[in-house]
Amino acid sequence: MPRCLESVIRVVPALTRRLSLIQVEPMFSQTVEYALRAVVHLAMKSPEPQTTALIADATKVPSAYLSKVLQGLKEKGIVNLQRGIGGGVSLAHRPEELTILDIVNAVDPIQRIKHCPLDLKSHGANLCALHLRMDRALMSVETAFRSTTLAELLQDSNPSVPLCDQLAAKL
Amino acid sequence: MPRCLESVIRVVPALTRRLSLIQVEPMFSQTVEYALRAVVHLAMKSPEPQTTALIADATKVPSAYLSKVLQGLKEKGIVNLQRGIGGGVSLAHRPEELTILDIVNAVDPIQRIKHCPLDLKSHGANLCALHLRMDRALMSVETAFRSTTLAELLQDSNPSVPLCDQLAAKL
DNA sequence: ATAAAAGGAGATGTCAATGTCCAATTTGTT
DNA sequence: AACAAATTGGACATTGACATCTCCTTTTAT
Repeated sequence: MPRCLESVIRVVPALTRRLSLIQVEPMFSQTVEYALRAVVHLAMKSPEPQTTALIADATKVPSAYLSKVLQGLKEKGIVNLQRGIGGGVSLAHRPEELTILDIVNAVDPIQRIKHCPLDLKSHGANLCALHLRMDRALMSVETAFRSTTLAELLQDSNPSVPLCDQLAAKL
Repeated sequence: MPRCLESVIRVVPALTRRLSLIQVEPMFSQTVEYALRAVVHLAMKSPEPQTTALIADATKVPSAYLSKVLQGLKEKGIVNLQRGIGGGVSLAHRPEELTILDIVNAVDPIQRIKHCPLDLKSHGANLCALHLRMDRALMSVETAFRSTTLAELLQDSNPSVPLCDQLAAKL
């Protein structure tokens, strides 16, 4: 390649890439979102097993990636995976026994702050004022998620929508 | 290459790379953590300006990266940056006027869930039961962070540690 | 004026999360 | 035993957050 072109080529990505200092990522990961959608869908269909393809279609999750997420849920004992004809995914517990927190912690555990992120000897088990507040926020999320079971999600007589529904009509 | 060796070679990277399905990332980004440390430190020293190097040293944040974070905080009007000899970083408001939420939203805004992530027409402004719970969790974090100002963090007569202290002795 | 002391801006590197694809394996049915 | 359905799991690609480095610009004390 001619030397004179190298700098040109190098500068191109800089023009296309928009570098923003503030971030726009959601607080919960995509993986958590996907896992919750899949499990809620399974709860709706419970106890009938569903194939990965069916769940992917119903919840609009990329099926190949959903497969990975489901493997993780299986390792944590949330779902059962059955190979072969007539197989598929099913809940390993009754919807009344699974909370949102169970699902979240299975794929992306909430990391409570147990000690100062700076590694200071000055406080052993004590959190400083800042990190104490941050940990309280984490605790409130934990509490909120622990307080709702899958069964309650389905019974919830919200505006009218069970999951992000309309799939009930589809299947 | 002999055919019999191909599978051997392909399997090697799988042994070295440990692929984990569950994630270990904290709920709050590093950038948020860094921004909060820096601002709390500034509040402790308020209203004296501090150089980026001093803050980096005191809060154990990589100085080059801290510089970026501080630029972001400046754009949001949280801090003032003063060039030249005797310059440095200072709070743009009094510690009583800044909440933890102000800092968090400046660098990594909390994204409340306003509509269904699946894009369903069946519910316009309505959140389904699942996403309503998730949004409530986000709301609880917002509330927790909005309830504490920087000044309150400093006054907090915790175990005894203002920030992750010990720096008071150092300067 | 000028030199020193700061921050500003952008390229670059690295790693993990996300997402896709394909071959291997398991299992029920015929 | 053979076949087909379905999961399993590894390889690979892409993206963005995190982090560093280097050169540039601004400010101000002297």
